Amino acid sequence: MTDDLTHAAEHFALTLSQYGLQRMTARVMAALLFTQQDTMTAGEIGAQLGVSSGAMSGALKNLTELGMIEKVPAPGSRRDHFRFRDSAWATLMSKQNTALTLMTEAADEGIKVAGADSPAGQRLADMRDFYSYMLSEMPALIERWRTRTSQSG
Amino acid sequence: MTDDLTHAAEHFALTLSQYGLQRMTARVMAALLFTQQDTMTAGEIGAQLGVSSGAMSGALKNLTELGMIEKVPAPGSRRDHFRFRDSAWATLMSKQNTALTLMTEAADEGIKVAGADSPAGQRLADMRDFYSYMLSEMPALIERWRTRTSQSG
DNA sequence: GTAAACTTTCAGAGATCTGTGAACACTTAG
DNA sequence: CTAAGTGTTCACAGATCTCTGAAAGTTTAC
Repeated sequence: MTDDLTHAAEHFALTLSQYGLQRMTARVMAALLFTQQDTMTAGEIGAQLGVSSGAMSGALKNLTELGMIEKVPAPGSRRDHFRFRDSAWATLMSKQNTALTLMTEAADEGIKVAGADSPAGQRLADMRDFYSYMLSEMPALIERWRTRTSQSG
Repeated sequence: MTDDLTHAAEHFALTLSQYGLQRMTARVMAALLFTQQDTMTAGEIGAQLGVSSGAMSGALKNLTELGMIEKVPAPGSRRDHFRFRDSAWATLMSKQNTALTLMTEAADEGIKVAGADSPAGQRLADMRDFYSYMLSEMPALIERWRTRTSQSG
């Protein structure tokens, strides 16, 4: 049972790492996502994955900055306890808006240099139009999900 | 002038490669995006970037599979001519739906193993709900953009 | 204050990824 | 069919990334 879960977690981590996430970050995230406990300590995760404390520290810092996990105060324990955040996935998706902004800015930059009437300028205008459209729609889309779940939950 | 454009292209490629795209793929894409010509041959791109034909072949294959660029028949030329596709960005965004599907499936898989009522099962259900929401909304969002631009363009 | 229990940092070994260059495969002209 | 011009594949060298392990830093208990 626990073995199956651990296996599913490692499989999921492998998939994620093929989509750009660092391997260790993906594995730690999967461990916290698939655990039957509410929280896990760095030591517990490290033992389960068989990796060093240094690797844990980096991955946990990463995930915390991404807003996927959080440190939970644990009275009577000297260890840091980590937990998957409630809105982790919506937060992660929102972070991708940063990429949309970068794309829009890069296109604008290019148009300035190429000239709006040139072939490159036209091409870059298409790009800018698409990304500014996405940038205007995505936040509302995510907001609608947040509203929906806060009502029913 | 051309130098500025080339510089903007390389800068853009560097940014993209920090967001998970392979470096060479990003550079070739940027070259085709920022060029003032309608099409470029593999040789032209290779010369401009100072890279080998082998690297070109791989990157062009990559971009073609992604749906970002296309081969253009060029009568009287033995070389392949490549061009940025009109709907490249919308296509690219649509491809990310594959990732959404994978996430949804991984969550379902986990719920089966963990049990829907368990802590892990609850956590995974949150994940599945979010990604199936995104999966149901994204295609419509992109379709709306396609419709909008085909009307005005 | 000191000691014990953890966590963080970081240099370097090892693993992984990427581009080159040459050999091979294709395609077209004649 | 042959030859020339291109495109593709692939082994390997070099570049890059990642994890370990140990030292330094931090926090808590007393």
